[in-house]
Amino acid sequence: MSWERQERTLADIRQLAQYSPSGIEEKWFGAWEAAGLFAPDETLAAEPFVITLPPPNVTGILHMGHCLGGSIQDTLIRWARMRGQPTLWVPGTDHASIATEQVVTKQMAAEGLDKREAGRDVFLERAWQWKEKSHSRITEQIKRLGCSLDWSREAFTMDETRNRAVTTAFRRLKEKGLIYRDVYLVNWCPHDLTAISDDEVEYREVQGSLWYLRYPFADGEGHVTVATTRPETLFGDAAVAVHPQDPARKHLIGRMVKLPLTDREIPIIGDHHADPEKGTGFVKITPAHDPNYFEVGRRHDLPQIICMTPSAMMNEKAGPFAGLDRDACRQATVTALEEAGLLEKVEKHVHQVGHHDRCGTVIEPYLSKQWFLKMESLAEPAIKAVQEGDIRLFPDRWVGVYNNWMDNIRDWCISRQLWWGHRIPVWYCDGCGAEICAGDTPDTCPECGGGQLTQDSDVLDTWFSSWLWTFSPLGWPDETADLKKYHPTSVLVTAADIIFFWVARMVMASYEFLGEKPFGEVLFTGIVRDEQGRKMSKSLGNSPDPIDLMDKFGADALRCSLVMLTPTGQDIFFDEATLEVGRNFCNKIFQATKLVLGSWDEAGLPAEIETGQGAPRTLDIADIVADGAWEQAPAASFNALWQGVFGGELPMTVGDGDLQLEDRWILSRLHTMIAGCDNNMGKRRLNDAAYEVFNFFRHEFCDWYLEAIKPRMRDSEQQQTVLGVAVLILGLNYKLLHPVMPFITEELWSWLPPSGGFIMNSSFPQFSGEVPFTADCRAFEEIQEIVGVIRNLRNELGVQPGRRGRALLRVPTAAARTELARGADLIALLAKMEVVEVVCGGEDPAQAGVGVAGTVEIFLPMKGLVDLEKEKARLAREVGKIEGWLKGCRAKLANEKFTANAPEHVIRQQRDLLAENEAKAVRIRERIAALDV
RNA sequence: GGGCGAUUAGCUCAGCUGGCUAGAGCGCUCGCCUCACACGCGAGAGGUCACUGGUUCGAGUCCAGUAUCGCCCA
Repeated sequence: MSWERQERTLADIRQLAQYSPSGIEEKWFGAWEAAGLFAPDETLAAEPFVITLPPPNVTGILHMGHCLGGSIQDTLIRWARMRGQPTLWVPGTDHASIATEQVVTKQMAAEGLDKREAGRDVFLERAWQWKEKSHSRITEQIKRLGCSLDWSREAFTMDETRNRAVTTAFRRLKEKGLIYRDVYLVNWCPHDLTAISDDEVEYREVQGSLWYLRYPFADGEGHVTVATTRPETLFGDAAVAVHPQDPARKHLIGRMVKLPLTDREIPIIGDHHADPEKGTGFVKITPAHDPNYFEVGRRHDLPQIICMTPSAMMNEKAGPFAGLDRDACRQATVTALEEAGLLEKVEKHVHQVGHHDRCGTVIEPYLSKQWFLKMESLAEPAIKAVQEGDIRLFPDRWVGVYNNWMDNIRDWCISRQLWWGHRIPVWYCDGCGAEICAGDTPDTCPECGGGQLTQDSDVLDTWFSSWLWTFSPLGWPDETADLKKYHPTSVLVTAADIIFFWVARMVMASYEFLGEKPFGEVLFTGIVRDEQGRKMSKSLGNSPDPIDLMDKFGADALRCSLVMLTPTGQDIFFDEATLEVGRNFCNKIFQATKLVLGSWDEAGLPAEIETGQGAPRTLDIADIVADGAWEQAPAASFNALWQGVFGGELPMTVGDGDLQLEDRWILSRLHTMIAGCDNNMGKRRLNDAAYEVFNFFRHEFCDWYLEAIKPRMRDSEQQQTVLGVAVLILGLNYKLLHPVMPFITEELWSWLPPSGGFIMNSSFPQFSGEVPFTADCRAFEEIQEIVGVIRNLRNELGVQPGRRGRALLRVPTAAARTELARGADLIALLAKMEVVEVVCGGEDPAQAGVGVAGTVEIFLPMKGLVDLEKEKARLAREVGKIEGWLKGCRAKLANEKFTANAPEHVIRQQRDLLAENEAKAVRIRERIAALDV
């Protein structure tokens, strides 16, 4: 570790004007790594908490989506680690077949090399080189975010173990008869010359045309008219269909028509696919070029006429148009038909057209031989797991989407006509044609003994390796110790757009190969969009570089803003300005620390305190301080909590009477906040959990508590107690914030005199007991309200900030006077008054600004400064507002049905509010009357 | 065509099991460089919770429908 604590003193912190993350983040990441904190602590008995990182494309770069997912996963992982669980987060990357192949092909083209001419071996060599080169870039970027991944277990979808996993999975499924090879109509990308899965097809609305074509009868006069969006596929037509019950047209079934521009004749058939209401009621049937017509063709045993080449050029079936590409052929066909008088009309037509989501090419449904995986039996346990709650989805609305897909599952086309990927482990015997599925290249054909074997040239869909991703990174198919200990994993965090590609298939794979679930829960994050709501993408160039953002704002700020501002599972509109929230919060935490530790130093308290064995790994405050103990023995409770948090002895003496109202209030609020934070973490509402701490720290601890204790921090009698409380609260807040903001909390933790060891593997505060000091809480809230009224009065009346003056508080009883008198100095301090006097009864001061807080009447005597008329108007407005509310409240309470049906506490609350506001209204009216005199 | 989601302050969004006199951040207005912080502090303005019905003592919250936007599936 490069950093040594002795090199600095507490006074140094006061030299720093602002928090600056540069240097600090690298320092701590290195220190954690050197201390081996990323690996699971196998000495812990608790249940392991495991995540496998959704593997980013090894040749890609970090984008905002990775940052969001990474921040959420690391938050969960660090939270679990601090709760004392052995924690494993396995990193890895994905080979991304098509994306990488496209990039490498382009790179080669730039050098004048053609992929096919160079050949498979040369291409693969280039691809591996490129993979090696870009691998470190993406992994370095992930580290920069502070993710606590165990890099010693890093996996790659195409490394030796993962390769074996894929081959094993394929062979097992093949042996079970679930993998088959068939000629089928697949989504074909004429640009990349490969089949792609349904999920990779992106439907876009396209302005096209509907052409009405005349097909003359073969045996006489007349014609039928078919409407089509793709006239060029005419050369693949095998029939014309009408609906078998179509009264106007069914009599034509069985007749033949002449296919224009060719010498072929095709039959009119009856099939329910033809809709009498749509188009002309006649449909041309192209079994080899459309999935629907493929089905029709199968039903009627029609020939499958392929009229295009794999790159979507017309072939010899197109006669004179052979050699044209499909678009040129469309124009040529239409022109030729028009000339022949066979084009009836053309209509504008908007329709959905499938495009390849990677390259944007229009998909050509294409008849080819592919490998398929039967999915129906795999889906069964996957459906059950989610239905029975073994796997929970957050937010749970995705359950419906998941079930819908599973219920209508279709076989998965797993072959791709690419080179970069896992080559299908099937060989064909050149001698006897036998098909051999094997783990390694077989020497001879088991059927005929022949030695000439050729491997299938296709590779597997990338998802065929990533669907094994919860267990393949743990060493499957070997029965490793990791696999036994860490599978099933705990959580999967991913964006919902790959629920079918990946999540659903992972569930199926895990049940199929391991007989158990892959993870206990799935947390769907939103998708990061730009200010205009567009998905961030490389082609749009609308994605900021996260590294630039981290340079500018710090990794903590990025993480904090993303986690805090991301509603669970909702898409987020990313705007750089939101990162300022995180950066500003970092600085706020730093500034508060600077104030407290600066005072600690001035008070002459020790800069370092022995922590002994260090703090325990769990920190449930309810176990440390029993319910009611705070009130009975505040000093002992405080000591116990200090030891629970820091592990060492309290370096000062705090007596039972030393905790003042504001101390008791902040401790009370602290308990409430800790309970809320941990509760929200458990519910996977990370944003709410982060907000709890954020609000507490900023608005209660900084705005009220630190302001309230400033004089006591300089008072030699009291400074030790308040600094003890402040440091304790800082320490607890760092712990609570550590999962979200690991670097700054580790840094500031190291500054705290009593902290030993890393915060990263310390304990996470939990609290489930009875919140202490609730009565003090109410008393302090009363003070807050009075301070608020005075501040408001000062502002409304335009009192100069420097002008302190006197405030008079009038209460109804002597008891209340005694009670409030104790808070007078605090009120004076916080409301910036010279003196605050509490009286019971007496005359209204002449010429004063007046206000009311509960039963307390507040006067700011301001000779000559108050405009009586304006003041009266202001009070009248205020009383008007209250009256309006009172009316509604009285009506509610007068309603017998309300009092009969509403729960007791609601009625009581309404009654209390009514009494309170009635009294307030009375007092304000009295003040108005007093001003009239 | 089927399904899902969204619609709350100028903007981005919270609001979980109905009890709310509807919140936050940013932006805006006013006042402050108050010995931690201008990446700050204090005070404000700003909303018929998309619309129409219904259930209920009570609806931003539940139900039905309508509209607009977005996503997914076919």
